[in-house]
Amino acid sequence: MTSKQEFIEKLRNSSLRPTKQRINICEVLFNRDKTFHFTINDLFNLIKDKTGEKVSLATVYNTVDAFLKKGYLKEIPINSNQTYFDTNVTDHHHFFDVKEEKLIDIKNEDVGPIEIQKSIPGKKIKSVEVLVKLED
Amino acid sequence: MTSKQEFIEKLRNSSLRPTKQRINICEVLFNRDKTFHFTINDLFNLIKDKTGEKVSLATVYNTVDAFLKKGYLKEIPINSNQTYFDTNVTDHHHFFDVKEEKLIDIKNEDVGPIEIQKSIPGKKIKSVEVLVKLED
DNA sequence: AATCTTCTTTAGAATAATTATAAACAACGA
DNA sequence: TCGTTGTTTATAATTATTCTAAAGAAGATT
Repeated sequence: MTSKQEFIEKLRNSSLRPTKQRINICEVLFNRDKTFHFTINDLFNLIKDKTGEKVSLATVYNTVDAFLKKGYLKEIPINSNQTYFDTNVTDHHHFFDVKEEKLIDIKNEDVGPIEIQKSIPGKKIKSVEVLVKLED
Repeated sequence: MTSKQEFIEKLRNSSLRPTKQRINICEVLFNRDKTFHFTINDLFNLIKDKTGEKVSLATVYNTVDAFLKKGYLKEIPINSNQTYFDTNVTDHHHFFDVKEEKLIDIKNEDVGPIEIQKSIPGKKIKSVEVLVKLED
């Protein structure tokens, strides 16, 4: 069980005051067993459903952005009309079921080490992400 | 030198009549030595510059979509406000220079084989793409 | 607790990419 | 050439995201 204190800590770490709205957002994002893949719209709707309180879209966008910058959320590189996020911020990869528009985590171990045998002068590698598209 | 005949063939294969506008689009897309990474907006502007003729945005979108479906172009999975495409339709991967918003090809050999040790019942793998984000 | 300052929320407007529409036009086959 | 069908285009519509500014809430100070 994730406690309200942890949410408040996460918020403070992200330079955000712990408000009712933001705690509701945390409740939906972080009070879970499994990793959570979502779009802003998913999140927006789930907040209403789970907490019974409405949080404005702008607040949802702002809070997600702050968590992203702080590293409490990850953006998933994928081409879609909407941006997908992930509560799993460890190194890992994804299946994307194109037909059902659904993401599935792939553990790092299930992909094995990826050695990039090419480098760009003056640049260093920030992340390596594998996207595996699925079809029927 | 890529010939107009090849463009016409590509268009016919994509169930598109070879019109002046579409041939201009092909000229910009396929008359090149190296791979070409672009957004619709890039392409739209280059057509004006290179051919001196304007093609409407709608036509650019429609033609790119048809080539995508036919496999003459690839969409690059990346999170950006705009969608990126690639004229290199062979299996390969990408660097993305986050700061400069620029894509660089990585040959398949420079990444090595990627073995996905996980499978989803009823689904098969359509593609495996690696995105390497670069920072300074 | 009262007050002040600063941050936050919110609805709605603004922006930007993409898709849809429907009228004028061009390619193709007879 | 003519008729059919596909195409182009400007513009409107849609959708995700960002911006704005006014009202409200949190935190610090007394």
